[in-house]
Amino acid sequence: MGKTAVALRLAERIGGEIVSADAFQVYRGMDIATAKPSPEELARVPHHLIDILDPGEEYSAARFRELALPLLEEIRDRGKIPIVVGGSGMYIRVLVDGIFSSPPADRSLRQRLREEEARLGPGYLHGRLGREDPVSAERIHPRNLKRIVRALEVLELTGTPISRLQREWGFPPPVGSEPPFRMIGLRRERADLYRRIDRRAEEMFKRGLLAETERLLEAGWLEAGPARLALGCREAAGCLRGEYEEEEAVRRLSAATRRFARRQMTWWRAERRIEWIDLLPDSSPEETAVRIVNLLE
RNA sequence: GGGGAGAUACCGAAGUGGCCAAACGGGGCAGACUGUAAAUCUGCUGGCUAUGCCUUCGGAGGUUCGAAUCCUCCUCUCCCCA
Repeated sequence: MGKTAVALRLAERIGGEIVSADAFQVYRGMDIATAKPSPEELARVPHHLIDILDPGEEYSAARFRELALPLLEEIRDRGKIPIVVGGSGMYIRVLVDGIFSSPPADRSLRQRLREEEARLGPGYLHGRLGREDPVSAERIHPRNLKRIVRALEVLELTGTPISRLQREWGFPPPVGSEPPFRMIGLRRERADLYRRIDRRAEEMFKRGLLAETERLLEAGWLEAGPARLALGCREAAGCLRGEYEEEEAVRRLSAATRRFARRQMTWWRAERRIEWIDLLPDSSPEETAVRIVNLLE
């Protein structure tokens, strides 16, 4: 979409600092795969929550909120305007609307639950959830193991059904009060967007995605860590393992990125608080930034 | 020139007389989303005046109550021999 460049111009114009709401730009050593701002860009305006973790460390929407909230305050105290930039719908939503407090992921518990499912047959865990937290079971599709496991995990760890915790938090929050923020969305025509995605996938490999991934691989970050899930890393890793050629990896990356972009659009379409800016193929980051400034006035 | 294999929906690929508008995968479209979210999951995907009808399985004929499936010819692709 071109968020990075636009955010940079916007920050320069209104005296802002950029807070990345990205689940993967937090990791060091994943520059190409996550399309991080370049060193020059990073130097032009203060950026936050980029390169703060090693690719094996846990990060999550809730953790993002914990880190971002105080940052936003600091930036305001400095007389600057925080500009939160990201594609992750859930991260933004959790930042803006909050999240019920609950224990973080418990790997071994999750693994145990998954083993039970494997042993006792598909549908077992959902059935159990149906008995212990019917409200959640109703909401979570029987095949969505990941979310079933999380619901059971919270239940075991807290003794309270996740659905109750969620309700008590009251998410989304009551309407009425004017939110202390504006939500701006950038939008492009599908064909334009897909062209850019295709080009970007190619670019990533040209810039050395394979070498970058190789380093992650050697450091052991791709075994089980979060980095393994990053677009670009996945495809590059498959290529390094010899599963397919680079050309195929580019194709896969494009397709995966298009799918990802669509999921994002689905998410944001439902977000009523967004003010949309439609971009043309030749819209420059400068003029887009100006349009946002005008919108904000 | 001779021999063999094949042509299926957007792509790949099953199907080899009725249960086939055609499995499955990819792609595409739409949706869900409360601590891995660049994740995970769901639905749809020939057309229509739609509990039915119409057009589709390289093309044209034919056999049959009935064909993507059998026969004939044609076109194209691939492989082997010359």
